Amino acid sequence: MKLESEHLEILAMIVEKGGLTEGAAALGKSQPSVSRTISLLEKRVGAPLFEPGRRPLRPTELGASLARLGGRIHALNGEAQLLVERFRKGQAGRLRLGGTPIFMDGVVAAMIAEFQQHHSDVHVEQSYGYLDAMLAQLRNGSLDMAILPLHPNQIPQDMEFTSLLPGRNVIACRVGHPLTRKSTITLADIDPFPWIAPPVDSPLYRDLQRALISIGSEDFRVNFSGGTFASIASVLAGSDSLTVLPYSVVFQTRKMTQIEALPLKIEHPDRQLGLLVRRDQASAPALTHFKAFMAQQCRQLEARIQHEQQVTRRRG
Amino acid sequence: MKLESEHLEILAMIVEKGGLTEGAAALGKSQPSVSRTISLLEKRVGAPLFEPGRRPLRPTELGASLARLGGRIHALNGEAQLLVERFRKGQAGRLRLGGTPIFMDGVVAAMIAEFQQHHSDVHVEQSYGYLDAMLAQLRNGSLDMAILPLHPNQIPQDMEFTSLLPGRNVIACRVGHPLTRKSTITLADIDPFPWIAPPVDSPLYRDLQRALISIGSEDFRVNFSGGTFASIASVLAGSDSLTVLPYSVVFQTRKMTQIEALPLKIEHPDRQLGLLVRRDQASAPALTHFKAFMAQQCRQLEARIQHEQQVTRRRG
DNA sequence: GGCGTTATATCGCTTTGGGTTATGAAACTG
DNA sequence: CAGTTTCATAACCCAAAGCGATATAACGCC
Repeated sequence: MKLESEHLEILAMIVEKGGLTEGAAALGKSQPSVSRTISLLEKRVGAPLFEPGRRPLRPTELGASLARLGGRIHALNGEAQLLVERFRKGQAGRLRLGGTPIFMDGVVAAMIAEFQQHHSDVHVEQSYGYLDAMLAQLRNGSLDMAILPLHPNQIPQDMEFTSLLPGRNVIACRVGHPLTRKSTITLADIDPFPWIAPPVDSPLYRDLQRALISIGSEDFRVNFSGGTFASIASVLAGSDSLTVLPYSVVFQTRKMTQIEALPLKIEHPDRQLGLLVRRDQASAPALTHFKAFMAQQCRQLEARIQHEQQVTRRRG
Repeated sequence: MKLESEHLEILAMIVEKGGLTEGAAALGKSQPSVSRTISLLEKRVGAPLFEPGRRPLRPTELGASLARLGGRIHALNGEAQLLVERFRKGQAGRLRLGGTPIFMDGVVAAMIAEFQQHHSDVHVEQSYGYLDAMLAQLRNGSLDMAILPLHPNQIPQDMEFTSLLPGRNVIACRVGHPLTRKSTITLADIDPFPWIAPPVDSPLYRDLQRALISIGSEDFRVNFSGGTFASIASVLAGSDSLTVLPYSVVFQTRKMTQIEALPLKIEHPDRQLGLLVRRDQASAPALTHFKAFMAQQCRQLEARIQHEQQVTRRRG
């Protein structure tokens, strides 16, 4: 005969509170209800759980043992409820994020840290990739959200895209780079400097190609490639190399890295950096919160960028 | 909204088995039943527990977490059932035994050891006492069974008495005691030897008095008293002292202690050594088993005693 | 891409368990 | 010994869970 965990929990509460009436009150039930539950449980167990005919209700040895187990069950149940609560509030869960490497490292990671200040039990699993791979992962459920630059008409039907920042790229160099002292930069100025190339399969790499073509350079010398953002930033800061980076990355990390953007207009891709989520699970609470949080963070970032530019313009 | 532990257990089983159908089979329920249980649970949780539209049913992150908790609940429930099973078979529980010191130490303890070979999870709590104290403890529920010598008309209404052995006492001495070489023993023979007295409030002490009066000795010299059986046996074995002991004790411990009984008939009290149990909890399984076990052990002991006496008689 | 297989969801119906209030019985308290 | 408290029982009702039958959706296979 199967015992019900519910009954054991009720037993535990009664033993803990020391009486049917108090136990029932603690459980939010009426006294007859728990009384009957106990007698049913006793019938199933086949032995009395409380000493018969005693006023301060005292559990039998078996009753006490079962109550201990019931208490542990109750605790686990409570844990489950807590988990659900936290999950509903988006404070717990797992967030599997994938994104283009540079933007993840340069902008998103810092925001994740900030997010986890308020959602400490959200476990973030970060991975890197580009559009096709991440679409596949989003569809087969091994990824919850992709963070990447996307053109509006690239958004698939089954996905929801939240744009965060304009995908504006700039040519970046170390602070104090010779070119930064020039007020106008020509192709001839740029030509002597070697380039740091992002991974060849990345959008940034194509952006680099297009940018250089747009300013007239067909050929460019690459002296470093394949590194992640940390390596790129180090090489950039320690040499006179140039590279193409999203302006947001340059701006966000300008305190930590010794990198600035050249005041050179390059063709910027018509894309938005944003969040891609499968439409049918857009409602997962932690995801929703993270989306809202990222949107807000990026609005702030954008505002700071705007502000900075105005200041710079006024000064310059 | 309260989650039911039952539901979490079902969820756990489904996740473990990898599907509704198999889970239902493992739970001994129909598939529609568990399907509906899950959908109800999802409604209460407010979030999907399984990825929608996937053939090898795959739990959500939340679903998996809740399933883990459900599994632990299920394990505890199983423990509870096992406990009940063992309790019903009398293999688990607590047995609070009280008894007269000499008989508990000399006879019962060895039998408890034997009993626990087959009922390893029965926890025996032994205490010592005499009739009045033990009656009170039996009545207030702090003792499950008393083991003591009792006259048939001393049995209270609310108690059940199972007699084990006749309460025959003998005068005991060390093996090889001078008196054992005599074929007939007179009062004068006994007189020189000192006595070991049991506790003054014990039945045995009164038995000793009566025994000595019955053979004509009004006065006796006590050189040791107040000890438990182990001390008495040591002193007895290491001196020419005499004492009164239940024959069963002398017989049962004759291999371990160097004690034998004098072939001297003394007035034996009209009592039976037996088990006293409160009538209304005579059905506790471990108690029932212990009662039956003790009865059987004592029958065997009695038979061995009978056999020995016949052999002795034939030889003598 | 259509089709069969298999697994899941839904429906209607019945039974059980648990919820309630009202009330009776038992045991502690003064 | 009466009053108070606490537990057990009765009568009733509804929610949940059981079942079989059946619709629907995914997957794999040709």
